[in-house]
Amino acid sequence: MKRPPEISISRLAIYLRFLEDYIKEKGPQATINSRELAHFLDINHHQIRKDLSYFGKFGERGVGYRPEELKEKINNILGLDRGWNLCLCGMGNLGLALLAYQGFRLMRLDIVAIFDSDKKKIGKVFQGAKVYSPESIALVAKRLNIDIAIIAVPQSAAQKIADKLIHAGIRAILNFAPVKLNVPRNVKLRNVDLATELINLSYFLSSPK
Amino acid sequence: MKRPPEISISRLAIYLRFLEDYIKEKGPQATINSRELAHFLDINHHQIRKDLSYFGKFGERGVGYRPEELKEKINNILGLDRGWNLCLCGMGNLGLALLAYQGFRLMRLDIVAIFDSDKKKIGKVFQGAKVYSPESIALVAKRLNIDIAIIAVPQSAAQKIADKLIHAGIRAILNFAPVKLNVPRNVKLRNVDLATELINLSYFLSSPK
DNA sequence: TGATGTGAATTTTTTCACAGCA
DNA sequence: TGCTGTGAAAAAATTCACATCA
Repeated sequence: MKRPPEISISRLAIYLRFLEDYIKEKGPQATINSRELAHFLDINHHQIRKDLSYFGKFGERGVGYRPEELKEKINNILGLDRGWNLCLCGMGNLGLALLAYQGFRLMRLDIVAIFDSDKKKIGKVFQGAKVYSPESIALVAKRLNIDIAIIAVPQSAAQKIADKLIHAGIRAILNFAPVKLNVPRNVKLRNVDLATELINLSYFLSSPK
Repeated sequence: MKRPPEISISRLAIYLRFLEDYIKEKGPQATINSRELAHFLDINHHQIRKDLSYFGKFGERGVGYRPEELKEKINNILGLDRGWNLCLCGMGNLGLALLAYQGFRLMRLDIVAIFDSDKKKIGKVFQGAKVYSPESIALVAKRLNIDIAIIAVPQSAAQKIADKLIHAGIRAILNFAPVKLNVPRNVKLRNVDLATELINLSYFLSSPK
């Protein structure tokens, strides 16, 4: 069994979300097969089975998958059965949007601390998370067992914050700042780049069909 | 010359951003070659040349690229030399964050209208964009020549808004709602899924190294 | 029979190697 | 000589075809 490509992981997350909705609608008894799942998600059905096959056997031949069981299995594969502690760096509008998004809580992704350099915000509590000065990242990260950091600060501050996070021992970072961050090999960095997404659309609209 | 893969377009956007910073720092005279560019961006240098080669010849053998010229060319390829009119659907915190992000303006991506069903917001103006009722999408989209729509509404409202946008003739959509939208083939849809990104990190942290 | 799971085939993307030009 | 641009090779991802099993 080969190592799954990273994009398979993203698709597992998609399957998981679908299964949750599906169970809510149809109950946990109904079975679902890869063709139906593929149809709903507009994905090739071979791909779904291939993605799952990297991790084991979850279906029943001639029948399909039991959604509740498959959901649990994917949850486990993705590491969502245990919870993770997150910190949010930068509490502007984007930070507020992330804090407000309840979907994270459901997956046991808890924002437990906020770092912001604005003195007026430090000490306040938003959605159950207290705001600390960026200087205290190392201290707070250790005390609160922070696993994952979200960078939502302006571009000019992003690398400095990243360095602090890495120094504090955080090994997974989601970066929203539009800049290429330098991180060591053992730190996992994912970037969400809103401008790049829009530029893709711009290209689509202007390129000849 | 073959069709470029979609991911090349995303990388062009990255090159563009880097060139802008580079020109600011070094001035438009200094040349840059693919190896340096690759080094800064942590990308293979063959890939950079290959990405560019899909669109033509932009460098000088033995020398490299003139950043100002390359920037203009990429701008043109990506369709950013003409501007685009955007609308924002849903004005919560995420919407506010998008409105506040000045990077879009620099690329001539202008949010010219906002659609929100909250009656208290309708009629108000944020960052130069007026808030309209979702019912008036068709009308406003035509009047303001809207090219691209951003969906930042709750999951439950996303498909309905998408249908309205498509009906209004909009052919490019950036979707932030955590749901798979159904759109016709001729509409370009890109999704930004924050939960999926975090789940990738969760997988990384929990998978054996 | 019907749907999974998977090795093989195909397609796509990345990387390489070098011809070609300043 | 030095670096681009590109066909070819290699690697990776997707799709296919089918053996397998309930």
